[in-house]
Amino acid sequence: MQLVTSDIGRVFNALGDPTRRAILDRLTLGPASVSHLAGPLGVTVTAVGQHLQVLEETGFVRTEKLGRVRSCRLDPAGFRTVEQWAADHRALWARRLDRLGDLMAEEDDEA
Amino acid sequence: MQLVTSDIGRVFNALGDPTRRAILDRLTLGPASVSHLAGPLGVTVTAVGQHLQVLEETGFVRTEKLGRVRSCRLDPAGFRTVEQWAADHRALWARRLDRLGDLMAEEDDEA
DNA sequence: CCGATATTGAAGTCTGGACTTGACTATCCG
DNA sequence: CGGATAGTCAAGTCCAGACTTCAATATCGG
Repeated sequence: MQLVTSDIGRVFNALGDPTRRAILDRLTLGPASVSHLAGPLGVTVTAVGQHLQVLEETGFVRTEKLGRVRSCRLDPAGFRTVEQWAADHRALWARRLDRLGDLMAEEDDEA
Repeated sequence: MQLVTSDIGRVFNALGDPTRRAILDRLTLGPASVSHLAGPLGVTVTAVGQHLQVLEETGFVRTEKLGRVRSCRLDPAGFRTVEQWAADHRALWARRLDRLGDLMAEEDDEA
C-alpha cells in the first residue's frame, strides 16, 4: 500500500474535494458505515462508495466489510504522506524565502 | 490575501496538478519569468499564466511585472496554509488512531 | 423462504478545469 | 520608427471525474 512520490498528486486531489473532506471530518468522530456517511452529505451511497475508493487508495481511510455493512475509519497513512511532503519541502522553500532581496541576478543560468 | 478555511480545498487543488507542482519545483531553484517556466514544461505561456493565477490566489507564488517580463517567485503563505491544516488535524486524527482496538461499539450514536 | 437493508456494478450525464489558438498590447533595442 | 520579444485576453476544445439511476448481489431477521 506504500505510496510513491508521484502519487502525491493523487493525495492532494483526494483532499481537494469537499465531499471527501466532509467524509474525513465525519470519520474523526468515529467509524461509520457507507450509508451513515451518505446521509448527512446529501449524496447517494454510490457516490460515497466511489469517494471511499479513492480515499482508501490514497491512504486516508481503511474499510472492512462485516456482514452487509462496510465499516470505515481513518487511516493515518494519507495524513503522514502530507506531513512528509511538508517536511520534505520546508527546507527547500525556506532557502529561497530568505533570499527575497536578490530576486534578479539568478536568471542568467537560463537558455 | 488572507485565506479562510473553506479555501483549503483550493489550496489542495492547486497542489493536485502536476504542472503546477512542476512550476513550484522550478521556483525553488530561484525566480523565473513566465516563458522560462513554460519552456521545460512543454506547455504554452498562456497555460503557465493561468496556472500562475491560481498559484498566486492560493498563496504559493508571488509575481511582479518589471517592464515586459513577469518575474515569479515562491510565496510562503500557501505552504504555511498546508502546514497549518496538518497541525490542526494532527490531534484530531491521533485521538482516533489509538482507538483502533474498539472499532465497533461507537456506532450506536447514529440514527 | 420473504422482505427489508446495505452495498456494489455498469452506464450515462454533465460540468469544470487544463490547454490551445489567434489576435492584441506593451516593451525593448538598434 | 519598426521588428523582435514577453505577456495577456477571449474563445473554443476536450477529457477526467463527481454524480446519478437502475439493476444486481449479499445478509439479516423473522
